[in-house]
Amino acid sequence: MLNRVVLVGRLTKDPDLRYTASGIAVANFTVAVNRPFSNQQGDREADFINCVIWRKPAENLANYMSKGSMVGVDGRIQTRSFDGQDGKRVFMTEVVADSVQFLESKNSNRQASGNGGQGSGGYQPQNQNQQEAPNPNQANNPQSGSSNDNLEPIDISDDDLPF
Amino acid sequence: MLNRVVLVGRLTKDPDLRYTASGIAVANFTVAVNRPFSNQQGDREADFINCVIWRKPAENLANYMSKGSMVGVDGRIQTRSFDGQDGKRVFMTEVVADSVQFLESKNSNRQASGNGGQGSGGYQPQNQNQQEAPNPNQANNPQSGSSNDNLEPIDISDDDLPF
Amino acid sequence: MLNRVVLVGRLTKDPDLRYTASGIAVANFTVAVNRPFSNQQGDREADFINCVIWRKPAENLANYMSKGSMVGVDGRIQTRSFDGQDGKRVFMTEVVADSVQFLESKNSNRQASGNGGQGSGGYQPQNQNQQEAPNPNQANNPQSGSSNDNLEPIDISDDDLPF
Amino acid sequence: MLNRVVLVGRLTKDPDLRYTASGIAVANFTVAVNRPFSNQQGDREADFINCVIWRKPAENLANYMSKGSMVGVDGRIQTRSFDGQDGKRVFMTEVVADSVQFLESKNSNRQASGNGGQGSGGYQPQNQNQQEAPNPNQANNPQSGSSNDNLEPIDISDDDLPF
DNA sequence: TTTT
DNA sequence: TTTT
Repeated sequence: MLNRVVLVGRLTKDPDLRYTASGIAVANFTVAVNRPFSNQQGDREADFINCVIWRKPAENLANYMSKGSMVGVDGRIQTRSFDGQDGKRVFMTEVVADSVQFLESKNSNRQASGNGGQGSGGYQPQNQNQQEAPNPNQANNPQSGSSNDNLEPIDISDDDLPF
Repeated sequence: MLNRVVLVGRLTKDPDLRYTASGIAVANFTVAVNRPFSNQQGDREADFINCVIWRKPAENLANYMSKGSMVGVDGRIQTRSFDGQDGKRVFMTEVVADSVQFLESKNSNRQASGNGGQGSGGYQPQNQNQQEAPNPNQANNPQSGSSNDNLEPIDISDDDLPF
Repeated sequence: MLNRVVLVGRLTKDPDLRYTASGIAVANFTVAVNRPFSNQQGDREADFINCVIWRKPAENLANYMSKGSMVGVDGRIQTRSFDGQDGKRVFMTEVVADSVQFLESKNSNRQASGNGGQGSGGYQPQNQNQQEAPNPNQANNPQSGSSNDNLEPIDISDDDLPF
Repeated sequence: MLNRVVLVGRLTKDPDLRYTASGIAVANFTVAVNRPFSNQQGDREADFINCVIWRKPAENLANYMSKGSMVGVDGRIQTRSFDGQDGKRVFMTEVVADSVQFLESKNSNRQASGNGGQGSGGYQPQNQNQQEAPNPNQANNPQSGSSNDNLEPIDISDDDLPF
């Protein structure tokens, strides 16, 4: 038995971060992955894949990524069913992410403004903003994106960030 | 953009082979993949993942595999939506398989009957039964399983079998 | 950054289980994966992929699988280099397995002997032999294979088996 | 039998494009993938994974990506051996890529210079530079990178680009 | 109900 | 022989 999924695509909207009654963070998000071929009408379609991630990486996702962000997802397919509001059984399929990789912030290139001397080849770890530890009880931090505009990809696996 | 899925699990029922109006074969099947952990009640759950495969491999799947067969699937996640019979939009997620690998026939071990001298180490290609070319217009060949009882796995990628 | 590998193939020899100075189990093994196509001479080649697995799953692998066993591997590619015995730097690439799935014992079908009434459709968990807890200080248990002849696959992920 | 690899990482140097005697393009490249954890010394290591890609995508890779570019790779592991110059057999493992996805050009952000009105939300297909059809007999086009600075990722699967 |  |  083996169940492995890898995706690279863009968030269709900001991640939806919530907490269970017992205080565990869980974020739902949808990744749009453009198909590598065109349909008969000649245009490119996309698949919109529902994903969920738990605990620390869920908070990191909500704090650092937003609608349009390009992400890499490593996880597995999960199916479950529940009773819909109309009394009918609803079946759903989603990807449970083990880790999400930040490949490009929504606004990279857009906000870049002549920072000439910067690309001097030196490598600057981009974790200074990890100082301002995100409040786990606060859902989405709207201005967080602006503090790391894809200078370096961030891996938000569970053990990765120091908060 | 990247979208890759690999599954190993068992068919929950016989593959459902059909043909489009233009004569293209398409098979739908569901793979049950046991989760590698137990839930709070201490029992193992499974994910039931809908899959679809096209053309030659679809026919091969229907001819060689059946309910309970263990398969490997290599493909991608696809989402689509259509109008349900109750007028509501139905969203569905399925795996489009590029190839399906036959890992174990439903009845392996069950039908095996003391073929003692056989395991002599020699490797015998198990494709002799590909001679009896399956009829593509015939859906499921119930006794097909008995002609290849998992002595060697069969790969049913598109270019693989000579029919 | 993403690095994911999934393999299904056969062990080319018995797993090589060792222990580090600090007592951590590590098993090396090679998986032969037949290519899904033929070369110009018309014959099927295989890739021989070196793998390594650590801790409990390493012991499980050594205890339950042997030359010829079909396995599923989920892991990542790792490269490293060291000084060869001739003083030259040796570069090597191997797969570090997170989990290995037992898909078929070496001798399934071979040893099966008329257990006619068995295939009654019922699902019997095949973990009774996990009682006889393998001795971690003992490397390869040659007769272990005979106690589980692929009636059901065994997943040997870390948290999976109760020993 | 299943053999699937997915990588996201950076090119350690410009792709090395060559042509076989029969005129088939083949590019070799190495992808550095940072490990998602630190070693005992507390620093992050990387795996340097040798890859090869054939035909059109090989030319696209050489024309659009260079040292430092972030790429996504979908492929399989291949092993082969040959006689080294010292007469000893050399074994090598590499990833044969089916497709490579351009996730970030080497110089994105660096060269971005206040193009204020541009990020106006409109989607501009970034294939205008595909007009200047690359010469297949010319290896690396050093200034090609500057014509597509990661405004949009480019997929360089075989059937993807119109040249 | 979708991203770019 | 390595990227950022």
